[in-house]
Amino acid sequence: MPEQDFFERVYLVCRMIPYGKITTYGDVARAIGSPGAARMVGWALNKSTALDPPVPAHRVLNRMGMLSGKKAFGNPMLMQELLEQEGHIIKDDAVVEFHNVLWQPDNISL
DNA sequence: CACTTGACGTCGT
DNA sequence: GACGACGCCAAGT
Repeated sequence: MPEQDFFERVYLVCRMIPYGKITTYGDVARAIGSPGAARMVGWALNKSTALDPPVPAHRVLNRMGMLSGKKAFGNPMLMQELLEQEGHIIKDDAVVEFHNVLWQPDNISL
């Protein structure tokens, strides 16, 4: 589906993230065919909080595994709570061994 | 209508 | 290897 909006693609990829796994903005941006547009991924996810069905934005972190957008969840602690709820360990606003649970988008039909 | 900012990442110094 | 600058695209001011 090449003619999907940038935001739509972001939402699509994010909804592909399996339970208990996380991905990065850069990987998502690269997966949708716009490498380097990681900022837009975050912008799209910010707007996605009020979407239906909701997008698991808490599973998307930056390259260093930090909870960069926790502020956008209304309650900054909500993102951490959600991640912990999925079995992740959060320390200093970052997922411990996040690289271990990192999930990268497979062949996405662009 | 032009400039700044924003859930980031990569390249150059 | 730390720090700075640019790029990405959209939205807010």
